[in-house]
Amino acid sequence: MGLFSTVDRKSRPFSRASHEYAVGEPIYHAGAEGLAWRVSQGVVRLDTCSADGNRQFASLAIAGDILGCETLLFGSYTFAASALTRCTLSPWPEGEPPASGDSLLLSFTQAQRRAAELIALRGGQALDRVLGLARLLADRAGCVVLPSRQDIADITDLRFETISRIVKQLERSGLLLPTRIDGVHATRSFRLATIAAVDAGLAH
Amino acid sequence: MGLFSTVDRKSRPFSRASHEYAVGEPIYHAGAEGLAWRVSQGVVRLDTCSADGNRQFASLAIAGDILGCETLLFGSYTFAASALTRCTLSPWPEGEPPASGDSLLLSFTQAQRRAAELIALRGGQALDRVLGLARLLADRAGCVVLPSRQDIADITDLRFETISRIVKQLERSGLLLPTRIDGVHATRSFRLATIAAVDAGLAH
DNA sequence: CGGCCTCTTGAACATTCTCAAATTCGGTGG
DNA sequence: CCACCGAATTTGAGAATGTTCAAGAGGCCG
Repeated sequence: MGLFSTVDRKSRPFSRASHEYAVGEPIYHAGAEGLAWRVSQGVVRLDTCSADGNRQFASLAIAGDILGCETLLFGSYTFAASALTRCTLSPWPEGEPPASGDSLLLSFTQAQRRAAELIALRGGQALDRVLGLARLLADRAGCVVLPSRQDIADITDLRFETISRIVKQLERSGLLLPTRIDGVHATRSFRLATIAAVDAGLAH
Repeated sequence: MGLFSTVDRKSRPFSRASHEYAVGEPIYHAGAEGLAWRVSQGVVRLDTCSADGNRQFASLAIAGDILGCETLLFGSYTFAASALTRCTLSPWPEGEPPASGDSLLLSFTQAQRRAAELIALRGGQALDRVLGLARLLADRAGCVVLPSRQDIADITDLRFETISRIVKQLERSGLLLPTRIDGVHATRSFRLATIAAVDAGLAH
């Protein structure tokens, strides 16, 4: 599923420098040892790994979210992490021991809100789920690099064929404008139109 | 939707004693001020409240989980909380300021796992979702007090009619054994049979 | 250019939803 | 104790949404 760079990854999770991961690249496995991280850019997918090796989507971490902080308590990761888009992680907590528990508390409340958003992405009509995910991943300008159709399907609990149909439908309706972004797959980079812009387009 | 006791609830959230809530009773509203709590017994439902007053299921807190800890940072609750079953809450953190951030970190990782479980409850076949929720809520002996059909529907993103059909189907297949528990609705208290027990019953 | 993977599209099918109507449950008041 | 009421639950039949299986198109890399 993933692209592997030729760099030796094994030494990576123990360095204090920030790291970059390519699309689809595994970041760590469940049960492995390593640091906790903060997502600086991009989107990370977390999976629960059952005994028989099956992976099931568990959570999403986007810029600002904390990743794998359970290692600070248990010494190993609970979930498996992989890069849904190109992303960079930096070790957490930053610098010396945090002045207070407030930093942790802030991350906690942030994670709670993120979890509620993910719950919402698995409810309602298929179109709303995909649109919801696109909005969640869009930057302030509305630019989005979507994960693969299969990854979107795993997140929203739909099939990749359904995702494909709906992304195309959003394109045709003008809500998703195909926008070539740097070296990203043409089928995955978009700009989100505002509802107002779409209505104006239809009125024309 | 809820049953209200005659006790004045307004003074409650500011007392340091633990509190009990009846089925369906509101615990706090989004934006209100109050303490953080730990769930001692029962199940609490959290909802996001949109501007137009619509409530949408956001999360679940069961025995051991922390509730409303965002008040420690922001001074008010992010979500609305209500009791899905009879439940008791005790103020958190317990006693004096915690010795270390480890207590908070533990709650954090626990919340992460809970969130992953909730995500799983919104994927796959309807029957598996309902069964998954029943297993999540069951005690060690397999005794479960289910929330209302409508609440189960909100949690699993199904319709209450579907939930009703599936609970009946689980009853008929012998996976859910109607078991009268104290004063609980007869349609909501069950004992979960093990797969082995069900197979033995069918073989008979 | 060829191979491989992802994405797209179609048609039949399955599951779940919707709407409507009974029925049961629990509590209330006589 | 019994009749009654409102809320929750059950059940049915048809409709809608999403799935499945299959085939083809497109893009990326060596």
